[in-house]
Amino acid sequence: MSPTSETAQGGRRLVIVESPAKAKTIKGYLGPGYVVEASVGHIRDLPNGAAEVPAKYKGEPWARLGVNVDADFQPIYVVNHDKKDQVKKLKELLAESDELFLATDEDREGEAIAWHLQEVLKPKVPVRRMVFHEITKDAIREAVANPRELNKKLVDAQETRRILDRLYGYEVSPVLWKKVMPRLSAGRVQSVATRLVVERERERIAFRSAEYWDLTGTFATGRGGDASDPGTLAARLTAVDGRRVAQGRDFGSTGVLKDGSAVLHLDEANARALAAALADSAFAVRSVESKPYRRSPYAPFRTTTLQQEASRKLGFGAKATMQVAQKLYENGFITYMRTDSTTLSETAVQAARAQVTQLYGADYLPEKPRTYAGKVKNAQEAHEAIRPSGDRFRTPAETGLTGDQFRLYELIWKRTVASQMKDATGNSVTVKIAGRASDGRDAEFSASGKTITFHGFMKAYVEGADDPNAELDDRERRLPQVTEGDPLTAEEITADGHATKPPARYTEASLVKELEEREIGRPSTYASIIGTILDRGYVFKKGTALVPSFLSFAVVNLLEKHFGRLVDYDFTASMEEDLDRIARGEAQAVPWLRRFYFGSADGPEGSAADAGNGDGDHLGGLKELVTDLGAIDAREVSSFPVGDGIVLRVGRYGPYVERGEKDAEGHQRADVPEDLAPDELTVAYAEELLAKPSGDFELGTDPVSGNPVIARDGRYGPYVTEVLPEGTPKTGKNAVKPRTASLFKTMSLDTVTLDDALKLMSLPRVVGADAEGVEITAQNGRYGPYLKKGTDSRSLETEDQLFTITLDEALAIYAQPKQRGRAAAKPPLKELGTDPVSERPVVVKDGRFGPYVTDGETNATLRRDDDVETITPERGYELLAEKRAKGPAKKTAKKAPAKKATAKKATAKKTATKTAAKKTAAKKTTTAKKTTTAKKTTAKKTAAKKTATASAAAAPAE
DNA sequence: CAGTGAGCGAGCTTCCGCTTGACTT
Repeated sequence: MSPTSETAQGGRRLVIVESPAKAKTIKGYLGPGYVVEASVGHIRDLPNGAAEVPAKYKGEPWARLGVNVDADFQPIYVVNHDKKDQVKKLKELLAESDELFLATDEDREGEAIAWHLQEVLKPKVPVRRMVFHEITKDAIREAVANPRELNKKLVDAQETRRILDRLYGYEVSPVLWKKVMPRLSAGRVQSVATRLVVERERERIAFRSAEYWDLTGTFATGRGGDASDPGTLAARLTAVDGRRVAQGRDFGSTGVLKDGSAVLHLDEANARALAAALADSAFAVRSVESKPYRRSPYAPFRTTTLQQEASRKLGFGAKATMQVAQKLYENGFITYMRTDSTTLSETAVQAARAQVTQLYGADYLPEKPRTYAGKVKNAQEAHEAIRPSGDRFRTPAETGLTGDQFRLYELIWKRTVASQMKDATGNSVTVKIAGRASDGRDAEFSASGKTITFHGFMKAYVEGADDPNAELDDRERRLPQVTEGDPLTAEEITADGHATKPPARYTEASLVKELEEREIGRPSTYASIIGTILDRGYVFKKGTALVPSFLSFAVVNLLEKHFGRLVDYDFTASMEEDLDRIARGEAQAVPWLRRFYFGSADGPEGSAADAGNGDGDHLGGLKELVTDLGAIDAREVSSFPVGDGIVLRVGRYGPYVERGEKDAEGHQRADVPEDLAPDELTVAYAEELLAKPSGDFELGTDPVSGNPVIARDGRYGPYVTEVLPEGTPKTGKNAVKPRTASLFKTMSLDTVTLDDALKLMSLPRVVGADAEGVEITAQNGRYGPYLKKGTDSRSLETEDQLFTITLDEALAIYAQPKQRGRAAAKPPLKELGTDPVSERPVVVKDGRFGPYVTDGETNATLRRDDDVETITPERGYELLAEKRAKGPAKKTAKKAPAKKATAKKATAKKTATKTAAKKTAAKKTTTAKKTTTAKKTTAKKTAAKKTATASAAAAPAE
């Protein structure tokens, strides 16, 4: 009975899949009576931030997490903003349907999407879960005919994974904001990825190169060379008097031989002496060893292997590869590109085999189809391998594709066809050559060759290599035909020096490969993981290499020391095991999460639920780790000794080197370029940096004083200053302070001129005196340009006025009553009527932190979604009500960690007592200051920092 | 990381996975 005939009697059925492209294909297989639509991925998720949290949960202590950690980790789900329209559409379609088929992918995430669909759509018609692993007419029809029930346990496993990731990310990231730098992030995947890159760099830093020498001999057989017999062979010295000559692999990372007694380490002098002693020696073939060579084709592509090969052969980054593949998928050229499976469907195998016969002949076709066992440990196998679509593969020429799409399709096509071809076979030969040196020593040389007698799959496809010096699989090396005892003459014997090399840095492709091997991340996220660690400034690219920043050293250092378990390389693998147990019903989600978050007094280790470091019996939960931060010494975590008393520190404004204590005699400090690779920071380089503080823009010499004038970026933004001659007293009663002045907002460090600087430094300008003879000056300050008369100061409107304002104008300003601050001087942006609670007029004002509503008593900043133009009075009252509700709750909730004395002096008495002197008090003042000066638009900073703020982004274009 | 002057409101950052357009350059 075909589905079509069923529907003739039934009614309309709605089938929901994940991808629109898939929906289109399936529609054709199911025919009329079936409506196929896509969910377009997940439709619901935990709220992203405060703005997305539903009103009724706002104010709850756990609202920022989106998970009620106090009530069995109950998650709050909201429909994703960009999925609202799609959900509406699905609801409408469901209203006209008699049956619902949830046909999302058959893996953990797919099952969860199906469940969320059911929760959101609330179907009143029968619901079926249907699954299929290949998109063919038969497979789809069979899936429709054999639906199953939703697997709630699998959904539980997904939800647990989601909650763990949220708790990890949203609890640990703020630790980094406090201890290292704002806006940083930590997460189960990105932090381990970053750690891998950092560890590799540490190995490179610790690496000590070893020098070793050997000999290369060119030996002639005496026969003439031709294509099949080269006549000469190049062989390397492998042993002297039976003792093997040391090669690179014999040395450890410290430059010392791993086993000094077993091998002979030749230095230059030894090697040259031996070469000389062999100059007139007679040589003969000592042995010839021939072994059959066999190589099997590579498995069809999955996401990671496609990314690796596209990188090696086409030079694509992971992201570019996925974008091109997406296009190919959408246009029906290839199967789904986010997969961890190397399995080909039966039709695909047949298509590949047909093409092998057609293009290469039956000789190249193995008797039986090849199958590839899943090499990926945690593969969910919801999809096929990546291959050309259809039951007959189009050759690249037939596709009509061009450019990158053509090249990627060709790669996929070749790999798929090759995967169904015969092994390549041939011979590998090792020839050993011996000679006696004039000093009596026996020298043995060795050469190896490879001949391929049957190319098999190599006709179609050979994999690339990461190392440009590595030989490709199909590379042949022919040796002359020799047999044991054949005499040879040495045409040339040269001594060659070599040095061992540090381990190579990761590339995008090799990092992704490493992550996959460690079961970290998923096919849909590999490319974006790289994007995340690049965006955060944890790594940067140097060519194709991923170089960790000093920032990432600080972050990884902190995580390793205080959250060791969370950045353990086995954490995810362990989590996956636990999740599998939950999916099988052998474990429960809530106790597992409880152990992860709240910890447990004892219990077996090894579960990902153990967030603590696992030292001793006590396993602290994540909450405990992020609550008491007193043990985390921010300074220590971001300090790295360079040597010679120099320390590298990662500060809020980037890395710098420092020698000595601040304010002490001989203290030195200098910025480190943001793109300096950590393994290039030597003591000598640090000295160089300290000798000449970087970041200075030399503008010229003040013609009056003769002092050099420089521009630099300071704590409060860009400024100009003069360099006083050596020996000028800086302290004491004869101290001379250099003239300094902040740049105007319209200026920037890379464009400011000497004239600008001199003009700026001429401030304050005496405008004149008032009737009583009190002097009025014009100057630039923290809050912008202003006039000063004794202790009475008035703001000016423009910076230009500093130079242009006349005495009369100044007196006119002073004639007016003093404004109570800038904010009060400004009229409200909007009036919103009377607040129903306080019964006071509500207005919108513009403040230091942007627009806010106030009733004169309570103030509330407008949220991201609010707009001054469109805000309604009701919204204004709501914001105020929220603020009132929230205010007191915060004041009593937390205990006072009493971090530093600065917390007291920095804030007004009112806040100091009322907000319980939170540890953020000290920080708050610095961030506030930073905000006012965040408008710095130096070329250096804007170029280096990816996280450009709105104000930084407003830098004048060049 | 310079060192000037007043008055005064914080809120947000962040995770991993599943999917595409909708945006601008």
